[in-house]
Amino acid sequence: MARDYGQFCGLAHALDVVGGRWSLLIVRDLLTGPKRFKDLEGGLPGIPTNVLSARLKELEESGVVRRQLLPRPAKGVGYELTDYGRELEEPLVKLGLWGAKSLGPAEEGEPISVDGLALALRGAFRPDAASGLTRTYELVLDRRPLTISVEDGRLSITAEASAADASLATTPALLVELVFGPLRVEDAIAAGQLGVTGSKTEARRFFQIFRLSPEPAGG
Amino acid sequence: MARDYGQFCGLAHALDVVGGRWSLLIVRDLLTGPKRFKDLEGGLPGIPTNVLSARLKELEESGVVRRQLLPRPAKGVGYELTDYGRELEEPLVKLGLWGAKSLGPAEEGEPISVDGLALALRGAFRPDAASGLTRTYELVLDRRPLTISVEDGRLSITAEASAADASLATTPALLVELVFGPLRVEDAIAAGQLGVTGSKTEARRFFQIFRLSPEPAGG
DNA sequence: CTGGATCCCTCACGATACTG
DNA sequence: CAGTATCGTGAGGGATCCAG
Repeated sequence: MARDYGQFCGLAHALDVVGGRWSLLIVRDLLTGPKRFKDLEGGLPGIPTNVLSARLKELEESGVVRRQLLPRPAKGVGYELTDYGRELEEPLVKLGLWGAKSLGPAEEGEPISVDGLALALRGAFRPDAASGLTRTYELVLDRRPLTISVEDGRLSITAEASAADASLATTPALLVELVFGPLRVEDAIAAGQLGVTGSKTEARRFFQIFRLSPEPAGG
Repeated sequence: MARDYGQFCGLAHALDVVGGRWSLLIVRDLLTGPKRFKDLEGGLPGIPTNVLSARLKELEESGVVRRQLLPRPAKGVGYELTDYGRELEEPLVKLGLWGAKSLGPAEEGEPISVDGLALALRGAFRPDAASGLTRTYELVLDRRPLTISVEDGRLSITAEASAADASLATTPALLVELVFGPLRVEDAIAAGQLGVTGSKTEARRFFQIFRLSPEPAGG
């Protein structure tokens, strides 16, 4: 998307920067922390490598993404958001919530993005239910760990393993049902679809903190 | 943008719906009320008519835009946002604020979108400065009127003339300076760049209500 | 094996002319 | 006024190839 809109407007300029195809999904995936080229490619089924490469270059030039050599023991190249890039979190959460309202059930074989779920969790986060609370949860989705830290109403989600107050293991599809659908924690545990390490009370609390609020009006 | 991202994610689906080129700018322009094909074309310099036509059709099919015959005396076709489309306001305001942070000064000859300014005003709105206040302002930018209603912390902006508590007439460029830049109301009035009908006190209050807040952290 | 670059093909988009 | 028709271009899709 080399061609820009050529009008003086914050939104138009935002779209000049991150309006290109795949750009915002790249940012979405980087919101959970630095990633390699290959990780990004894996999280964006269908993206051509040349497009991913071009997007990363554009985003780097516009100060959204920073390219860096990974420290030991990883070794290689990593991409991470700049502070400015991280400020896209709020717009993306809002836009994701908007899109989720007209998002039907997952189709057969349609991949469920783990980073998309991380974004959705940010949208489903209820600061009031978490106020005064400090907890770290580990959420393992298809072997991919997310560390979810809640600190008195503030939230951070990163794609890494960690020692946590409770660890929940399930599939993306099940998590969708638990957070956005009618499935109850007890039933999922009983059915062996949700593995809990740590107290079941903490597991229950997790799904109180992360639950889609009812709409203020319609939806 | 017929091809969709093919992954289960609210954000990805939002981009499937409104991620096509020009789509979000069309929505932006419709946030100030129904518009005709020609009005949209005028507010989006450079958009090909076939693309505008195609986008409107897509947006209509996905329930974002509604096409309707205009009532007398206008006669013709009009486009307006559905309730679902109007829910894009918050994401767009956030995204516009993000883009505005890296938006330099307007270039020579670069058109300043009036609907973009309306979006920016929503972003610059300070509910705390407007709490308990009920006012209607008319803002005339290059002969194009905006009606800005503040009702105890709630805001609505439409592209229409109205009887207001105060009427401000200036240019888009000057408004940018007044709301986002250092230009002071008195100086603009004194220089004859800002025409005020009604009390100057109300004019001053307007620019207290609409002013870009300092960043919470960095920026 | 990671981290891309290169190639070709297609189609979405841009520009313009034209019609109901 | 409100679009449709036509046509050229270049960004994006897909596969392969290359360097460290």
